[in-house]
Amino acid sequence: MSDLLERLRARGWRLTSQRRVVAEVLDGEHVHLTADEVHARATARLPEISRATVYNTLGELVTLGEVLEVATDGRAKRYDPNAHRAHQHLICSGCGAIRDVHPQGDPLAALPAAERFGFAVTAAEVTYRGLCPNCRP
Amino acid sequence: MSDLLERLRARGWRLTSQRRVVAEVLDGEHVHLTADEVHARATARLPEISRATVYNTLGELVTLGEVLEVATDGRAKRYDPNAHRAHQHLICSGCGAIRDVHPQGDPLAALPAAERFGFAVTAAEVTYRGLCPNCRP
DNA sequence: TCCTAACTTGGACTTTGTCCAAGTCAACAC
DNA sequence: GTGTTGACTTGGACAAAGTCCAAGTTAGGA
Repeated sequence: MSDLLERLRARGWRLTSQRRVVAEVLDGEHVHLTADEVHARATARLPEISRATVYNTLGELVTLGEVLEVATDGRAKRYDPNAHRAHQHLICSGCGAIRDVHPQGDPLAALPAAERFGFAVTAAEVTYRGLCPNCRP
Repeated sequence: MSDLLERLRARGWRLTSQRRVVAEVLDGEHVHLTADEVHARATARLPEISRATVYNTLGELVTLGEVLEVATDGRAKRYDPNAHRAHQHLICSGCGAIRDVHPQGDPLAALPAAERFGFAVTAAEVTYRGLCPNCRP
C-alpha cells in the first residue's frame, strides 16, 4: 500500500488527501469495488470527497497500471487493486461474489494461430461462473 | 434464421413484425451489435419500432438462450446470435472489432479444484485482446 | 512564504437501460 | 371471415453509471 503511494509519488503524482483515501480504500485481497462503493467508503474517511474525483483517481490508477478495471456484467465497472499478480475471476451467478483465481497454464496458449485472424494477441481474460457455497442448492 | 423463428413459435412466442425484424437484424456470423445498433437497423426496416421493444425482445432472446449477452467493456452490452456453437471472443484494443474464436481444449479444465473455493463452476468466458491487422503498427 | 500548475468540486449533461399505463394486434375459436 | 382476448408494443418518464467543465483550492518546488 505505502509501496503504491511511493510508486505513484515517484511517477510525479501529487499526493492529495483524496488520492490517498482512494488508494487506501482499494487496499486488500479479493477487492472488487464499484466506483460508487469506492466513493461511499472514501466518504466515510473524507466526507467532502466528490464523485468526480473518485472517477478521476480510479481512471488514473487504471492508466498507470496499478488497478485493473473489470467489466463483469454490463453494470458498473469494478476496480481490482491486485494488478501486479496475474489472475482471473470467479463469479457467483447467485449473489455476485467475486474471487481472484489462478488457473493452470497460459490461457493465451489455447488460441491457435489459425484462430487469431492476423491479430497481435496480447492478453486473455477469463471469467469463471458458478454458484458459491452459500448459493448452491 | 427461419429455424430460429420456428423454434420461437414452437415455444409459444407470438410472432410480431417487430420481433421478426429484431431476429433478422441479428442474423449472421461475427455479429455483436449493441442494443442501440440493433434499434437503428431495425428502424431502417420498420420505422415505428420502439426502443423499449428492442430491449424487451433482446432480453427475451437472451432468456430463451437464443442470443448471448456479451459485456466486453463496461459500455453497452452486445448481443451475439451465435449461441448454439460454443466460442470465445477476440477484441481489437484499437478499433473495438470483435471476432468469434475457438480456442483448443476446455477453459474450465484449467481451474484446479483448490482454486474453486467450493463454487460449483459451470462456465468460463474468455476474452482475448490484441490489435487487429488494420490497427497493428 | 509565495506561486503556480495540478488537483478538486458540484452540477449539468450523456449514455444505457428499465418501467409503466394505455393502446394495438396475432392467434385461436367459432 | 369475424370476434375476442391476453400478449405485445409504444412513448415518455425515470434511474444508474459515467463524463465534462468552469471556478475554486492546494501540494510542493523556488
